Amino acid sequence: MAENGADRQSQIDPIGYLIGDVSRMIRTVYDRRVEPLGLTRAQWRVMTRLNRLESCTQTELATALEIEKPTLGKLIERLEVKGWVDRRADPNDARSKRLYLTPAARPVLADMHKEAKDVVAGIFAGLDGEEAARLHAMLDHIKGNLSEMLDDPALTPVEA
Amino acid sequence: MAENGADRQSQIDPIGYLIGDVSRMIRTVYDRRVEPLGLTRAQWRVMTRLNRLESCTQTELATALEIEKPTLGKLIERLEVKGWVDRRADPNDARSKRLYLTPAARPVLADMHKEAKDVVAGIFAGLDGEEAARLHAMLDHIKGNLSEMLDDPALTPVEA
DNA sequence: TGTATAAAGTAAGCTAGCTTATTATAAGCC
DNA sequence: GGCTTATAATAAGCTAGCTTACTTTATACA
Repeated sequence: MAENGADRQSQIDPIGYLIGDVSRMIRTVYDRRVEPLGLTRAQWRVMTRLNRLESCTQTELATALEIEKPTLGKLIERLEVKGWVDRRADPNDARSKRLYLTPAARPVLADMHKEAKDVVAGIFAGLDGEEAARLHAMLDHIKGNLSEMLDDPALTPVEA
Repeated sequence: MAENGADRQSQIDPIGYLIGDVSRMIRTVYDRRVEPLGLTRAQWRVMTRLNRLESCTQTELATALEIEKPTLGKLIERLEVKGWVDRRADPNDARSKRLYLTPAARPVLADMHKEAKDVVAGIFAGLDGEEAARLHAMLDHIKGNLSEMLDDPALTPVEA
Protein backbone atom coordinates (compact mmCIF):
# COMPACT_ATOMS: atom_id res chain seq x y z
CA MET A 1 0.00 0.00 0.00
CA ALA A 2 2.78 2.37 0.94
CA GLU A 3 3.75 4.28 -2.17
CA ASN A 4 6.87 5.85 -0.78
CA GLY A 5 8.99 6.97 -3.66
CA ALA A 6 11.75 4.40 -3.58
CA ASP A 7 9.26 1.59 -3.81
CA ARG A 8 7.25 2.94 -6.65
CA GLN A 9 7.40 1.42 -10.09
CA SER A 10 8.22 -2.01 -8.71
CA GLN A 11 9.52 -4.69 -11.01
CA ILE A 12 10.15 -2.76 -14.17
CA ASP A 13 13.34 -0.81 -14.59
CA PRO A 14 12.65 2.45 -12.83
CA ILE A 15 14.51 4.50 -15.40
CA GLY A 16 11.68 4.01 -17.83
CA TYR A 17 9.27 5.47 -15.33
CA LEU A 18 11.70 8.18 -14.35
CA ILE A 19 11.89 9.50 -17.88
CA GLY A 20 8.14 9.40 -18.06
CA ASP A 21 7.84 11.29 -14.77
CA VAL A 22 10.30 13.96 -15.84
CA SER A 23 8.59 14.39 -19.14
CA ARG A 24 5.15 14.64 -17.57
CA MET A 25 6.39 17.15 -15.02
CA ILE A 26 8.04 19.30 -17.66
CA ARG A 27 4.77 19.28 -19.54
CA THR A 28 2.84 20.35 -16.46
CA VAL A 29 5.24 23.16 -15.60
CA TYR A 30 5.12 24.45 -19.16
CA ASP A 31 1.36 24.21 -19.34
CA ARG A 32 0.90 26.29 -16.23
CA ARG A 33 3.14 29.04 -17.41
CA VAL A 34 1.92 29.19 -20.96
CA GLU A 35 -1.76 28.97 -20.09
CA PRO A 36 -2.01 32.62 -18.92
CA LEU A 37 -0.78 33.63 -22.37
CA GLY A 38 -4.00 32.15 -23.68
CA LEU A 39 -2.79 28.99 -25.31
CA THR A 40 -2.18 25.36 -24.67
CA ARG A 41 1.06 23.45 -25.01
CA ALA A 42 -0.02 21.89 -28.29
CA GLN A 43 -0.87 25.31 -29.68
CA TRP A 44 2.43 26.66 -28.45
CA ARG A 45 4.24 23.84 -30.23
CA VAL A 46 2.40 24.57 -33.47
CA MET A 47 3.18 28.26 -33.33
CA THR A 48 6.88 27.95 -32.57
CA ARG A 49 7.29 25.44 -35.34
CA LEU A 50 5.28 27.51 -37.77
CA ASN A 51 7.51 30.43 -36.93
CA ARG A 52 10.32 28.60 -38.68
CA LEU A 53 8.30 26.95 -41.44
CA GLU A 54 6.23 29.91 -42.47
CA SER A 55 4.12 29.48 -45.60
CA CYS A 56 4.26 25.68 -45.37
CA THR A 57 1.26 23.48 -46.03
CA GLN A 58 -0.65 21.73 -43.27
CA THR A 59 0.79 18.39 -44.27
CA GLU A 60 4.33 19.74 -44.06
CA LEU A 61 3.73 21.19 -40.63
CA ALA A 62 2.05 18.03 -39.37
CA THR A 63 5.06 16.01 -40.53
CA ALA A 64 7.48 18.37 -38.82
CA LEU A 65 5.51 18.16 -35.58
CA GLU A 66 5.12 14.41 -35.90
CA ILE A 67 1.38 14.58 -35.42
CA GLU A 68 -1.37 13.51 -37.77
CA LYS A 69 -3.03 15.80 -40.26
CA PRO A 70 -6.47 15.80 -38.66
CA THR A 71 -4.92 16.61 -35.29
CA LEU A 72 -3.12 19.57 -36.77
CA GLY A 73 -6.19 20.62 -38.72
CA LYS A 74 -8.18 21.07 -35.54
CA LEU A 75 -5.35 22.92 -33.83
CA ILE A 76 -5.06 25.32 -36.75
CA GLU A 77 -8.79 25.95 -36.66
CA ARG A 78 -8.57 27.11 -33.07
CA LEU A 79 -5.47 29.21 -33.70
CA GLU A 80 -7.20 30.83 -36.65
CA VAL A 81 -10.17 31.72 -34.46
CA LYS A 82 -7.78 33.30 -31.99
CA GLY A 83 -6.32 35.37 -34.80
CA TRP A 84 -2.77 34.07 -34.58
CA VAL A 85 -2.65 31.94 -37.70
CA ASP A 86 -3.78 32.62 -41.22
CA ARG A 87 -4.70 29.88 -43.68
CA ARG A 88 -4.49 30.90 -47.33
CA ALA A 89 -5.14 28.91 -50.47
CA ASP A 90 -2.08 27.91 -52.45
CA PRO A 91 -2.29 29.60 -55.88
CA ASN A 92 -0.47 26.68 -57.49
CA ASP A 93 -2.33 23.81 -55.89
CA ALA A 94 -5.99 24.12 -55.13
CA ARG A 95 -5.79 21.25 -52.67
CA SER A 96 -3.29 22.94 -50.39
CA LYS A 97 -3.61 25.66 -47.83
CA ARG A 98 -0.53 27.55 -46.76
CA LEU A 99 -0.06 28.69 -43.20
CA TYR A 100 1.11 32.04 -41.89
CA LEU A 101 1.48 33.60 -38.48
CA THR A 102 -0.37 36.88 -38.13
CA PRO A 103 1.32 40.00 -36.78
CA ALA A 104 -0.72 39.51 -33.61
CA ALA A 105 1.17 36.28 -33.01
CA ARG A 106 4.59 37.92 -32.73
CA PRO A 107 4.38 39.29 -29.19
CA VAL A 108 2.81 36.04 -28.02
CA LEU A 109 5.71 34.10 -29.50
CA ALA A 110 8.17 36.35 -27.75
CA ASP A 111 6.45 35.78 -24.40
CA MET A 112 6.38 32.04 -24.94
CA HIS A 113 10.05 32.00 -25.75
CA LYS A 114 10.87 33.84 -22.57
CA GLU A 115 8.79 31.45 -20.48
CA ALA A 116 10.42 28.47 -22.11
CA LYS A 117 13.87 29.76 -21.39
CA ASP A 118 13.01 30.31 -17.75
CA VAL A 119 11.60 26.83 -17.38
CA VAL A 120 14.61 25.18 -18.98
CA ALA A 121 16.91 27.14 -16.70
CA GLY A 122 14.93 25.94 -13.69
CA ILE A 123 15.00 22.34 -14.83
CA PHE A 124 18.76 22.25 -15.15
CA ALA A 125 19.54 24.24 -12.03
CA GLY A 126 22.43 22.62 -10.18
CA LEU A 127 23.78 20.68 -13.14
CA ASP A 128 27.05 21.94 -14.53
CA GLY A 129 27.81 22.14 -18.22
CA GLU A 130 29.70 18.88 -18.31
CA GLU A 131 26.90 16.96 -16.67
CA ALA A 132 24.37 18.53 -18.99
CA ALA A 133 26.50 17.48 -21.94
CA ARG A 134 26.67 13.90 -20.69
CA LEU A 135 22.96 13.82 -20.14
CA HIS A 136 22.47 15.12 -23.64
CA ALA A 137 24.75 12.45 -25.09
CA MET A 138 23.01 9.63 -23.26
CA LEU A 139 19.59 10.82 -24.23
CA ASP A 140 20.76 11.07 -27.83
CA HIS A 141 21.92 7.50 -27.64
CA ILE A 142 18.59 6.39 -26.19
CA LYS A 143 16.78 8.32 -28.86
CA GLY A 144 18.80 6.45 -31.46
CA ASN A 145 17.78 3.14 -29.92
CA LEU A 146 14.18 4.24 -29.96
CA SER A 147 14.40 5.31 -33.59
CA GLU A 148 15.58 1.83 -34.49
CA MET A 149 12.74 0.26 -32.58
CA LEU A 150 10.24 2.54 -34.26
CA ASP A 151 11.67 1.88 -37.70
CA ASP A 152 11.66 -1.85 -37.20
CA PRO A 153 8.61 -3.08 -39.09
CA ALA A 154 8.53 -6.12 -36.81
CA LEU A 155 7.84 -3.76 -33.91
CA THR A 156 9.33 -6.19 -31.43
CA PRO A 157 13.09 -5.46 -31.39
CA VAL A 158 13.89 -8.87 -30.01
CA GLU A 159 13.28 -10.78 -33.19
CA ALA A 160 13.97 -9.89 -36.81
CA MET B 1 12.83 25.54 -44.37
CA ALA B 2 15.39 22.77 -43.96
CA GLU B 3 14.53 20.83 -40.84
CA ASN B 4 17.73 18.89 -40.66
CA GLY B 5 18.13 17.42 -37.23
CA ALA B 6 20.90 19.57 -35.84
CA ASP B 7 18.96 22.69 -36.66
CA ARG B 8 15.72 21.69 -35.07
CA GLN B 9 14.56 23.25 -31.84
CA SER B 10 16.35 26.49 -32.62
CA GLN B 11 16.78 29.00 -29.86
CA ILE B 12 15.59 27.06 -26.87
CA ASP B 13 17.87 24.68 -25.06
CA PRO B 14 17.59 21.48 -27.06
CA ILE B 15 17.71 19.25 -24.00
CA GLY B 16 14.17 20.19 -23.14
CA TYR B 17 13.04 19.01 -26.53
CA LEU B 18 15.25 15.94 -26.35
CA ILE B 19 13.59 14.72 -23.20
CA GLY B 20 10.23 15.35 -24.78
CA ASP B 21 11.24 13.41 -27.88
CA VAL B 22 12.53 10.47 -25.89
CA SER B 23 9.44 10.37 -23.78
CA ARG B 24 7.14 10.54 -26.77
CA MET B 25 9.06 7.82 -28.55
CA ILE B 26 8.96 5.54 -25.51
CA ARG B 27 5.23 6.09 -25.37
CA THR B 28 4.86 5.18 -29.04
CA VAL B 29 6.98 2.04 -28.77
CA TYR B 30 5.02 0.91 -25.73
CA ASP B 31 1.70 1.66 -27.32
CA ARG B 32 2.46 -0.44 -30.35
CA ARG B 33 3.51 -3.45 -28.35
CA VAL B 34 0.76 -3.29 -25.79
CA GLU B 35 -2.02 -2.60 -28.28
CA PRO B 36 -2.20 -6.22 -29.54
CA LEU B 37 -2.87 -7.26 -25.96
CA GLY B 38 -6.10 -5.31 -26.24
CA LEU B 39 -5.35 -2.29 -24.15
CA THR B 40 -4.05 1.22 -24.30
CA ARG B 41 -1.11 2.67 -22.43
CA ALA B 42 -3.37 4.48 -19.97
CA GLN B 43 -5.22 1.25 -19.26
CA TRP B 44 -1.92 -0.58 -18.84
CA ARG B 45 -0.80 2.02 -16.34
CA VAL B 46 -4.00 1.63 -14.36
CA MET B 47 -3.76 -2.13 -14.23
CA THR B 48 -0.11 -2.36 -13.17
CA ARG B 49 -0.70 0.16 -10.44
CA LEU B 50 -3.85 -1.53 -9.30
CA ASN B 51 -1.89 -4.74 -9.11
CA ARG B 52 -0.01 -3.25 -6.18
CA LEU B 53 -2.82 -1.26 -4.63
CA GLU B 54 -5.54 -3.88 -4.79
CA SER B 55 -8.77 -3.07 -2.95
CA CYS B 56 -8.01 0.65 -3.01
CA THR B 57 -10.64 3.27 -3.74
CA GLN B 58 -10.81 5.17 -6.99
CA THR B 59 -9.57 8.31 -5.32
CA GLU B 60 -6.55 6.50 -3.91
CA LEU B 61 -5.69 5.05 -7.28
CA ALA B 62 -6.16 8.36 -9.06
CA THR B 63 -3.79 9.98 -6.59
CA ALA B 64 -1.20 7.26 -7.06
CA LEU B 65 -1.40 7.63 -10.83
CA GLU B 66 -1.39 11.40 -10.61
CA ILE B 67 -4.45 11.73 -12.78
CA GLU B 68 -7.82 13.23 -11.93
CA LYS B 69 -10.75 11.29 -10.57
CA PRO B 70 -13.00 11.70 -13.59
CA THR B 71 -10.19 10.58 -15.87
CA LEU B 72 -9.69 7.44 -13.82
CA GLY B 73 -13.42 6.87 -13.57
CA LYS B 74 -13.76 6.60 -17.32
CA LEU B 75 -10.73 4.32 -17.58
CA ILE B 76 -12.17 2.03 -14.94
CA GLU B 77 -15.47 1.90 -16.77
CA ARG B 78 -13.78 0.60 -19.89
CA LEU B 79 -11.64 -1.87 -17.97
CA GLU B 80 -14.76 -3.14 -16.21
CA VAL B 81 -16.46 -3.69 -19.56
CA LYS B 82 -13.42 -5.66 -20.69
CA GLY B 83 -13.73 -7.83 -17.61
CA TRP B 84 -10.36 -7.01 -16.11
CA VAL B 85 -11.37 -4.83 -13.21
CA ASP B 86 -14.11 -5.24 -10.64
CA ARG B 87 -15.66 -2.32 -8.78
CA ARG B 88 -17.31 -3.24 -5.48
CA ALA B 89 -19.07 -1.08 -2.93
CA ASP B 90 -17.15 -0.44 0.27
CA PRO B 91 -19.15 -1.97 3.15
CA ASN B 92 -17.92 0.74 5.52
CA ASP B 93 -18.44 3.77 3.32
CA ALA B 94 -21.33 3.94 0.94
CA ARG B 95 -19.62 6.67 -1.04
CA SER B 96 -16.59 4.59 -1.94
CA LYS B 97 -16.06 1.85 -4.45
CA ARG B 98 -13.11 -0.49 -4.02
CA LEU B 99 -11.21 -1.81 -7.01
CA TYR B 100 -10.04 -5.34 -7.74
CA LEU B 101 -8.34 -7.04 -10.65
CA THR B 102 -10.25 -10.03 -11.94
CA PRO B 103 -8.58 -13.40 -12.48
CA ALA B 104 -8.85 -12.74 -16.21
CA ALA B 105 -6.47 -9.81 -15.75
CA ARG B 106 -3.56 -11.89 -14.46
CA PRO B 107 -2.30 -13.35 -17.75
CA VAL B 108 -2.68 -9.95 -19.41
CA LEU B 109 -0.58 -8.38 -16.67
CA ALA B 110 2.09 -11.01 -17.15
CA ASP B 111 2.22 -10.31 -20.88
CA MET B 112 2.40 -6.60 -20.30
CA HIS B 113 5.24 -7.01 -17.87
CA LYS B 114 7.22 -9.05 -20.37
CA GLU B 115 6.68 -6.47 -23.09
CA ALA B 116 7.73 -3.68 -20.79
CA LYS B 117 10.93 -5.44 -19.84
CA ASP B 118 11.79 -6.01 -23.49
CA VAL B 119 11.20 -2.38 -24.35
CA VAL B 120 13.32 -1.12 -21.48
CA ALA B 121 16.12 -3.45 -22.50
CA GLY B 122 15.94 -2.10 -26.04
CA ILE B 123 15.97 1.49 -24.87
CA PHE B 124 19.13 1.08 -22.83
CA ALA B 125 21.00 -1.09 -25.30
CA GLY B 126 24.60 0.03 -25.55
CA LEU B 127 24.68 1.88 -22.22
CA ASP B 128 26.72 0.21 -19.52
CA GLY B 129 25.63 0.04 -15.90
CA GLU B 130 27.68 2.99 -14.83
CA GLU B 131 26.27 5.23 -17.51
CA ALA B 132 22.76 4.10 -16.70
CA ALA B 133 23.39 4.95 -13.05
CA ARG B 134 24.63 8.42 -13.95
CA LEU B 135 21.64 8.99 -16.17
CA HIS B 136 19.41 7.90 -13.34
CA ALA B 137 21.09 10.29 -10.91
CA MET B 138 20.81 13.23 -13.25
CA LEU B 139 17.18 12.58 -14.02
CA ASP B 140 16.50 12.30 -10.32
CA HIS B 141 18.10 15.67 -9.81
CA ILE B 142 16.01 17.18 -12.60
CA LYS B 143 12.92 15.61 -11.16
CA GLY B 144 13.72 17.27 -7.84
CA ASN B 145 14.01 20.63 -9.57
CA LEU B 146 10.69 20.04 -11.26
CA SER B 147 9.05 19.08 -7.98
CA GLU B 148 10.12 22.38 -6.52
CA MET B 149 8.74 24.25 -9.47
CA LEU B 150 5.46 22.39 -9.24
CA ASP B 151 5.19 22.95 -5.50
CA ASP B 152 5.76 26.63 -5.86
CA PRO B 153 2.34 28.16 -5.24
CA ALA B 154 3.29 31.17 -7.30
CA LEU B 155 3.37 28.93 -10.39
CA THR B 156 5.18 31.60 -12.28
CA PRO B 157 8.43 31.73 -10.32
CA VAL B 158 9.11 35.18 -11.69
CA GLU B 159 6.42 37.01 -9.79
CA ALA B 160 5.31 36.46 -6.20
C1' DT C 1 -29.55 16.21 17.48
C1' DG C 2 -29.07 18.77 13.48
C1' DT C 3 -26.68 21.42 10.42
C1' DA C 4 -22.49 22.56 7.97
C1' DT C 5 -18.55 20.95 5.80
C1' DA C 6 -15.84 17.58 3.49
C1' DA C 7 -15.16 13.65 0.56
C1' DA C 8 -16.28 9.90 -3.23
C1' DG C 9 -17.82 9.43 -7.37
C1' DT C 10 -20.19 11.04 -11.71
C1' DA C 11 -21.73 14.23 -15.42
C1' DA C 12 -20.78 17.52 -18.85
C1' DG C 13 -17.96 19.74 -21.82
C1' DC C 14 -13.40 21.21 -23.39
C1' DT C 15 -8.51 20.16 -25.83
C1' DA C 16 -5.67 16.89 -28.06
C1' DG C 17 -4.23 12.81 -29.91
C1' DC C 18 -5.36 8.78 -32.98
C1' DT C 19 -7.51 5.96 -37.07
C1' DT C 20 -10.47 5.36 -40.93
C1' DA C 21 -13.07 7.19 -44.56
C1' DT C 22 -14.41 11.08 -47.90
C1' DT C 23 -13.92 14.84 -51.06
C1' DA C 24 -11.49 17.50 -54.17
C1' DT C 25 -7.68 18.18 -56.97
C1' DA C 26 -3.09 16.84 -59.26
C1' DA C 27 -0.20 13.96 -61.68
C1' DG C 28 0.98 9.85 -64.34
C1' DC C 29 0.24 6.95 -68.02
C1' DC C 30 -2.16 4.49 -71.88
C1' DG D 1 -7.74 13.33 -73.74
C1' DG D 2 -9.37 10.18 -70.29
C1' DC D 3 -8.64 6.87 -66.62
C1' DT D 4 -6.06 5.64 -62.46
C1' DT D 5 -3.55 6.68 -58.70
C1' DA D 6 -1.78 9.75 -55.30
C1' DT D 7 -2.14 13.75 -52.30
C1' DA D 8 -4.34 17.84 -49.28
C1' DA D 9 -7.54 18.59 -46.30
C1' DT D 10 -11.63 17.45 -43.65
C1' DA D 11 -15.25 14.55 -41.28
C1' DA D 12 -16.50 11.29 -37.93
C1' DG D 13 -15.72 8.82 -34.04
C1' DC D 14 -12.68 6.82 -30.56
C1' DT D 15 -9.42 7.27 -26.03
C1' DA D 16 -7.51 10.20 -22.65
C1' DG D 17 -6.56 14.10 -20.19
C1' DC D 18 -8.46 18.34 -17.85
C1' DT D 19 -11.86 21.52 -15.17
C1' DT D 20 -16.15 22.71 -13.12
C1' DA D 21 -20.31 21.45 -11.17
C1' DC D 22 -23.33 18.12 -9.02
C1' DT D 23 -25.18 14.15 -5.99
C1' DT D 24 -24.68 11.31 -2.32
C1' DT D 25 -22.89 10.09 1.97
C1' DA D 26 -19.76 10.83 6.19
C1' DT D 27 -18.06 13.44 9.63
C1' DA D 28 -17.62 17.32 12.84
C1' DC D 29 -19.27 20.27 16.03
C1' DA D 30 -22.41 23.57 18.14
